[in-house]
Amino acid sequence: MLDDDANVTVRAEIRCSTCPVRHRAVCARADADELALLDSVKFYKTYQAGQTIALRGDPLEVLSSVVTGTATLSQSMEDGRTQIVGLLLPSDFIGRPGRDTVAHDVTAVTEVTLCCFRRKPFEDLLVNMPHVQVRLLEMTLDELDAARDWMLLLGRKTAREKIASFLLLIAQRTVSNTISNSDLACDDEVRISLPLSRETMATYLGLTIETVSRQFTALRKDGLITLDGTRTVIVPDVAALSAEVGDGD
Amino acid sequence: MLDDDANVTVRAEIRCSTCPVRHRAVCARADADELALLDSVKFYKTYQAGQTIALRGDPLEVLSSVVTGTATLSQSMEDGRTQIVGLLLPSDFIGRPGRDTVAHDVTAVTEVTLCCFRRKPFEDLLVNMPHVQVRLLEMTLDELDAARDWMLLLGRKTAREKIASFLLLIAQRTVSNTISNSDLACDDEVRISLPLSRETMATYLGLTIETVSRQFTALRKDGLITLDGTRTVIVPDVAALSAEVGDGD
DNA sequence: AACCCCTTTTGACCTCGGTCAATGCGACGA
DNA sequence: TCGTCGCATTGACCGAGGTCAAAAGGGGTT
Repeated sequence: MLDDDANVTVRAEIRCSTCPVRHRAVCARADADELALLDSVKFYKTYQAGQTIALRGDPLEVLSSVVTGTATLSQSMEDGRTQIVGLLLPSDFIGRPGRDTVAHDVTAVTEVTLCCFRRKPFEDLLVNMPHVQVRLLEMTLDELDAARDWMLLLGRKTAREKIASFLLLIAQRTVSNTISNSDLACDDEVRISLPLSRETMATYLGLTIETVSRQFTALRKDGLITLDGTRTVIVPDVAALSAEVGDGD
Repeated sequence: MLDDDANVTVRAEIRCSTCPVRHRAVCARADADELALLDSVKFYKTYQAGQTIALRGDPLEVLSSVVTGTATLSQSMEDGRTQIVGLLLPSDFIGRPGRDTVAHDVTAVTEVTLCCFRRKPFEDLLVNMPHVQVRLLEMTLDELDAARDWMLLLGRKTAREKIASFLLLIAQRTVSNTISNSDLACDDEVRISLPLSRETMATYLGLTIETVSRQFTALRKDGLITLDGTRTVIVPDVAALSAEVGDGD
């Protein structure tokens, strides 16, 4: 895991105390001692948009947290059909203690900075970091719930419902990453800047790029969204868009 | 969680030492002390086919392992569209320590016997059962991988590929539940007895019952499977069926 | 054996989203 | 200012799988 390409930047200068994901990542509940342990062994890596971070089956040598940027977890078939099975946004964890190979392909979709730990040392430290251990289980359970919610989307939702769900998901995650008191309840318009291209969205939603594009157009014509360029979506009425999702999640 | 219906049987007579899932469930790696703790607080419940075991949003009071039978985890939309997001076969764990509500609907599809623990006492005991704790994380990670594999199936596979994948999944899980040295490599024919109706399969695969039925017919006409009644599938050539799956999982 | 109930299968038809191809639209370098 | 390159949009067409409806199996029970 984590290629040592020439164009992968390795840095180590950031202090945990000023880390943007300090209170949401795997270290969220770490106490001073635990944080000191982590701080002493961590190092940073930065990947450019489009770079492969790890491939399914690779030896899993490094675990990490996303600090900035967006990456994807994906699964492919022999003939090239691909499904994104997880979006990795800031604070998400990559890799699993106790596994020795990478389970899914990991790709940077924007520039991504990771806070990394070598797996073996991290696993050894883990027994002395109960708060990290608990947080890891909690995050894994959250991921499992998210994966299962996505299964409903992939198996049963229409293209329009998929797009609406996706926009609200990104809106929700963006809000909770900026304001700590999160709730997408504001009545006025919401600006969403999409971290994904149409193509990547399609791969995430189990659609084709053309269908994604057509649904964006349809939502725009129906007045549910406005586009500012191709990567910024303005939602004038969140409740109206939510009504397109089909469920109460 | 776990209704106290009149027709839910509660029993407590089985010893862990003779339990059919002793070496695969959450207790798989429990030592003698840990097992004694579990043994002293556990109790059994049996549900009839079709009964609801728990509903999304219910207070989560009981955690359990499936001992015998098959249950489903499912997620529904307002208009009734439903997706099964997890199959619960013997040894699978239901519920999560640290959560206080049920995340998905749980339904018995055959008669199901559960080995149950009240949540609070179980959580308290958990700190004294490191092997159980580790096993729980491991099982959760396995579930997450399985969920993500299923996302590829739901998002990208054709109906035929879905059916083939499902048959092989059941075959694999059946084998690993009977023989410990599991590998579906036997050249001769394999008999699969399906725990699910066509309808339930459809709900699991993101299809309709008609499509499931048609694909069974198609696979039969192509000589890839033989049916013995409606619930038993004979696979004369596992490799040939595997070729229909579309990937190397 | 006749009836009922429920699941499964089959048929006819339609629609949503995929496919293939052309066109549009910035951003960037010459 | 003009190409060009990559992404996005739009159009025309098609087909896998959904929908609706009817027929065909099984078990049970009387």
